[in-house]
Amino acid sequence: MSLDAEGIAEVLDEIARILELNGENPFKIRAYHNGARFLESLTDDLDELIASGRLAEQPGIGEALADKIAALRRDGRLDFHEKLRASLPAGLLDILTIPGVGPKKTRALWKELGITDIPGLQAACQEGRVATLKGFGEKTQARILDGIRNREAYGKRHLWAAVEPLVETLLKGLRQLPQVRMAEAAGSFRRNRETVGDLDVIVGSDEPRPIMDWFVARPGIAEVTAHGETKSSVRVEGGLQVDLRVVPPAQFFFALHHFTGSKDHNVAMRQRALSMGLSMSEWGLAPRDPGAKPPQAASEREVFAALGLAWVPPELREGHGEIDAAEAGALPDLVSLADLRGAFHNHTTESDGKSTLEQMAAAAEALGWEYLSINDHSRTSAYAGGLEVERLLRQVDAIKALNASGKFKVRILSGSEVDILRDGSLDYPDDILAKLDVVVVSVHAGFTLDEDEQTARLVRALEHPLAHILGHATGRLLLQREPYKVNLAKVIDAAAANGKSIELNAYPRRLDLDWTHWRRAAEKGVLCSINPDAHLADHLAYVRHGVNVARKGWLTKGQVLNTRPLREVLRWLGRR
DNA sequence: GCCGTTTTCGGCCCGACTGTTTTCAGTCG
Repeated sequence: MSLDAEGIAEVLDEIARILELNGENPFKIRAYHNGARFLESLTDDLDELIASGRLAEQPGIGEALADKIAALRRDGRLDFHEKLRASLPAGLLDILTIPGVGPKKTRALWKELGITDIPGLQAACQEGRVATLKGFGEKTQARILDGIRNREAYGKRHLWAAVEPLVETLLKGLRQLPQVRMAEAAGSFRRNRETVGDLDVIVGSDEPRPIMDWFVARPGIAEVTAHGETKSSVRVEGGLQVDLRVVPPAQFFFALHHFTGSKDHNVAMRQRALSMGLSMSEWGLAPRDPGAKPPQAASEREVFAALGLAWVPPELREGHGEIDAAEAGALPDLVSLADLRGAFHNHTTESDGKSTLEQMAAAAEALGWEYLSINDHSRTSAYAGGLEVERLLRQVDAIKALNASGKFKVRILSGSEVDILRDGSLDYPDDILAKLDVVVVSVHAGFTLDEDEQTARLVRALEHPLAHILGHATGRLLLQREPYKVNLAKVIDAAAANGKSIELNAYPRRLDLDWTHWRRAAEKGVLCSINPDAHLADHLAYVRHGVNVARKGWLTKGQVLNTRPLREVLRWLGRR
């Protein structure tokens, strides 16, 4: 079985971890990690890159990695990888995931004590054997035990949307403290990643102590893991780790930039700084020439300006070419929430929604929208109250009547979220689909088809002349369910060729398609629809999360269908 | 393993913290 780009990236990461345990050259290890990051953010078709021989020309990919990637794509396995794997007990890689235990310590545990997995490590700690090892001690042993105990609860990431309320409360509280000059969230949260590992908060102040004391005494804190002058860390109930860093105001914007990351972005920035005779760190820019004056920054814009760059929005800082674009003045003018004039793909009490048609209409009107499309489930999704033809037609009439009543200014569009059946056909006959304003087509079953079958299924649905928008294209549920196997490059090509839109499902647990695919899709001419997939009137506001992801995918207003006024949308839908 | 206004070898981003140490290695972000 062949592997997709993400699967190959996982193998490269694992190779890197094994090389680490073997004490290999750290730069070689980084090359494998870089290769994995390249594959994860790949926007071109991998098969095309391999076939055309252009893979080895990609940044960070040389002949050796190109060969290995091609082999993994073709065979789904790699001799080199399997031999490496066989050289170590499998459990050692798990030990590596314990905080505070890296490759050197793991290797020492293995070679000195014969420990090869986590249960063995736990037992050795409890017997006090680990503390006797050179380089280890009582505290390390206790920390390892804690790490093992907390692995399940603390190891996992958190949905961006679940972290946001905490961020707001925390920043509000911090900004009210008299010692605080500035305070911002940084890290993956600020970069609008769909999930957040831990939360970084940066404060500018000359008086850190009272701020730290306030911070570690917040309600809802399960554990204080560090309490220092410049950094404190807590574990809040629910498992999220929050790190607070306090820096002098003059360093604030350098620190904010540094801790916003990403790592790849920072590496590229430091390389650029070096080429300009400057050394960059979280503390600022230090000239190589000791006589020169270090650049100052009274805003993050000035940090970039010091390196001859336009300000890069945080969500673009993933090392995906944003620095070249900033230098060339070619950064995109990103879509914003205020640009949206309506949304498609929303449910009501007719299927599995919890709000009525009128409640949905009222909520859309309160948001100032011009239109709202109702797309309840189709008949095959019986588990979700999918509508038989008769009930669907009654809903179409009810929507017509509501529009005619003049009760709301917002125009309600009638539609359906039509199941794409296993063979790629749609769940209603064409004469019924033709009566709808908006046909969203989605997969709700048959997740286990192989990649070729699943791809053909989606492509066939996109070729249907009455389909408008492909819903949640990969079916993933963040932190819960993996996407199904599908060749997205081909799906995107099919959408482009047939003039269809692909949805950016804004439901916080979906955010599907993923941000990494939108640049490619938009370049191919595919319009994005930022849809809430609302099952409750309040869920319409989820479009905010969709906008965050669209921005992260470099999308501009012009590339998003529901920024267009009603008249243009109706024309695009083919409804006069 | 990658890469080249220091080009085919010899570099490769930066700093803080922790615990174990007597000056620093390992880990992390």
